[in-house]
Parts: sequence; C-alpha cells; structure tokens
Amino acid sequence: MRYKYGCDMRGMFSFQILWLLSKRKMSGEEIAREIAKRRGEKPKAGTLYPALKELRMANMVNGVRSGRTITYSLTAHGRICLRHALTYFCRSFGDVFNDAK
Amino acid sequence: MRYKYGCDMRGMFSFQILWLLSKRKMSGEEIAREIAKRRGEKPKAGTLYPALKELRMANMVNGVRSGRTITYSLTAHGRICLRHALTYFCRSFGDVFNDAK
DNA sequence: TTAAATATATCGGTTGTCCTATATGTAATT
DNA sequence: AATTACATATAGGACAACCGATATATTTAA
Repeated sequence: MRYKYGCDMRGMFSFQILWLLSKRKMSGEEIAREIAKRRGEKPKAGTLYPALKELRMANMVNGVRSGRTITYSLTAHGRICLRHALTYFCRSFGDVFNDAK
Repeated sequence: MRYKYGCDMRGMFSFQILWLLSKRKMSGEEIAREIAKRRGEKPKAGTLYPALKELRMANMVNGVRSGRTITYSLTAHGRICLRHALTYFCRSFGDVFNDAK
C-alpha cells in the first residue's frame, strides 16, 4: 500500500482496518464485524485476508497467533501511516461530512 | 459506477465529483481545481475525463458544451445516487471523522 | 473419532482509481 | 495563417478493492 498524500483514494479498505486497529487489537473476524457494523456488509475472506497480508508485509500491522485466531495490532510505523492518512482523509472529505449533518 | 451500498469503497473519486456537482455546475477544469483544494493534487486528465465519461454513460451527469469548455451538472438520477452514497459514506466513516477532531 | 463450526488463507477474475503520454478540437495571440 | 494556450479525450498499464470458490488448520460437538 502506498498512502501517497496526493490524489489517491484506493486505500480506503486498508485505511479503515488501520483505524479500527488503532482503537484496539482485533482478530480478523472482529475486524470484519466492525466493518460490517459501518458498511452494512461483512467483507469476504477473499477481501479481508489479502488486505491484512499487505499490511503485514508493509510492516504496518503485526499478528500474534493463539489457537485458531490471530490478534492483529498496529506497529509504530502503522500508527504513523494512519496519522498521515487521517489528515489526508479529513482534508479531502471534511466538507462532505459537515454538509451531510 | 455501481454504488452498491455494501462493502465497496472503489467509487470515491466519482463520489467526490458528484458531491461537487451537487453544489454547482462546473467544467472539468473547475472540478479538478476543487479536488486539488481538498486532496492537495490536481487529478490528471487521464483520471478525470474517463471518470466523467463513466458518470455520463451512467446517466448521473450531463454536459453542455460552450466553446471549448463543457459544463457538467447532476441529473435527477445522479442526485439520487449521491444521496445514497452520502448515507453509506457517513455511516461507514462518520466515527473516523468525529474521532479526528 | 468423525463431523461441524471457526478462523485464516489463496486463486482467478472484474472493476475503479490512478498514472504517463499522446491526441484532438477550440480560442486567443502573434 | 501560424503559434500558443486551453479544455477535453483516449490508450495502455499498474495497483487496490471487490467477488466466488476453494483449501487448510484448529477447536468444539456429536
């Protein structure tokens, strides 16, 4: 993933994962449920796990296995990327939100 | 463009175009400048015009040429799609935005 | 101990967001 | 008339968000 701070909104799914993990450690299933609460549908396994793999390979997220579940959490680098992405996100879409309520 | 109301955030660029056009009619260049104000970078012609073409083919936007500029505006159908997309967007990312400020 | 449920993972394919580079048509300038 | 600038457009390619289908562990239940 890139998170250029320019004109690129291809990272929304990974962005949301990073944001959720900034709140608390979660398993893949928990992440899927949190996204479902917001988007209305659970991301499929074929969407979620490749994204988590990308985030791990980019050293933004790490995972600790215990039994059959893996608990994912942000790395220091992930926290920095999230902060930049948040700034970009709010600057890009802040007025859309303010407008909507 | 699809605007399924499920788990799909691939339509952010088109979404932002629709939202901008809901404020006022604009040419392609004006749309690009408005996006630049928010995202920090002007979308390139190879990004913008294919997206506008898609929106026209989906009957969400129409364009009226006058000289060398085309003035784009929302169709009734575009307005309906935007309203649905706004609902989805706010439900998906409302807490991210509230959190950030 | 087999069966079912849970959690993670990969594969192949489609679509949309991006790019650089190039092309076309229109208006203003020289 | 030729040049420059502006606005729109297309071609070809990369990558990320999606899907359905399938596979592999691990735990729990029958």
